[in-house]
Amino acid sequence: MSLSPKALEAAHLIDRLERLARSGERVGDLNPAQWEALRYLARANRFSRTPAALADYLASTRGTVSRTLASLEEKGYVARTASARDGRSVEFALSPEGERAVKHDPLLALARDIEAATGAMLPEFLDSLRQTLRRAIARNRGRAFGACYTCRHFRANVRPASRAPHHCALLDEPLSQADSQAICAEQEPAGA
Amino acid sequence: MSLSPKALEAAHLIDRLERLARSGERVGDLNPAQWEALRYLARANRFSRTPAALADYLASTRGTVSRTLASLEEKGYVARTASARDGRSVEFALSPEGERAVKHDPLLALARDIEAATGAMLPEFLDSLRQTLRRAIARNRGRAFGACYTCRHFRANVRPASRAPHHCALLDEPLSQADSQAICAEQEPAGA
DNA sequence: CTATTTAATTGCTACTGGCAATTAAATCAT
DNA sequence: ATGATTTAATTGCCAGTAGCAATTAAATAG
Repeated sequence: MSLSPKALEAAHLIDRLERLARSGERVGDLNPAQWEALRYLARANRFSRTPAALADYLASTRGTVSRTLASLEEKGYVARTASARDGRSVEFALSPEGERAVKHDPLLALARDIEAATGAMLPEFLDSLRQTLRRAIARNRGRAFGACYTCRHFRANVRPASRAPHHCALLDEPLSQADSQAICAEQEPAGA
Repeated sequence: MSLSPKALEAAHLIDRLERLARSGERVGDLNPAQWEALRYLARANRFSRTPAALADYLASTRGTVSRTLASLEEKGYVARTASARDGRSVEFALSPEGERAVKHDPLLALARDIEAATGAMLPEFLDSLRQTLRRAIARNRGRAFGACYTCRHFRANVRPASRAPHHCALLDEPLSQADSQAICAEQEPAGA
């Protein structure tokens, strides 16, 4: 065993930072769960904006997520469309109002604190967080939800000079530059 | 403005790490809020184990915290005593069962992930978190809840060779070595 | 082409968290 | 001193949430 006290303190600090951020999330008409869903939809590619993927991402249940999304839809932050690929599935996208809301995400305040506090250490700090999350996800047998272009199914520049130059070998779908930067429910780290 | 994308990603990762940790907190018969309260009581000194201090720490309300503590009490994890210093106030302490529970705190899994992921970078990682939290707290006008010995009211070794060698200049109370390591609701960073 | 799996939703229920009102004790002001 | 104000804690009330199980519908497997 022998756990370092510093590691334990770091865990406590993360817990507390998140709680502070959360307390700032009651400002608008969205609750923390709704903010997290909105954030996810803003960053996820078009294959990943489904209730099932969101439930995985949030380590929650589909029933709960279904209600969270219904609430966001009712408030006008997201719009629902039936999936073209799968008749059982629905896809969500941010409405203009949703786009506007994420620009005022309370989490931005935490990001600014991080930037100011870490200064030149930011890259190392970020890397430590990434490595930690990787382990935490592996421990929970969860999915990574990493950026598309870091995936082992990503094929770069298969169609140069096209609007969608990249390609996903798993879904067999063309990918735009924006797609490749978004997070994906199917992402599996390259070289793993 | 111009917020670094890395800072934003770091904020997202913290959010996600905490959520993963939280999902592990449904194992026993305690919910996340109850875990946080138990954790706090395990680390707070005897001046700080009150509902009001806990409400400040959690950035929550006294009504909510009152119920959380009642629930912990009912389940046998904490014991309540009337305050000797203030007739309106009550103090909580972990029961033996509570002590046993914190030894299996789900947050320990996150701490182990942090330790394994950061390796030699742990001190720098911890420092970045501390600095970030300091700013986040200042922004929220909250209290620091730092370790007693880092406080400007802390007087070290006023009574050497005593069981309580240190002293708090604010509360005018003797402090044991264990007291000085605990977190305190009144803590104000030295040299601030 | 039937059986199974998967996606999503919804009824139900227990619980949570916030607000406001209440009680009681401490502190403040004259 | 004593009346007014502040502070600590609790509780009734209520809206909202999360989890579970059941249901519907579509996709996939045998």
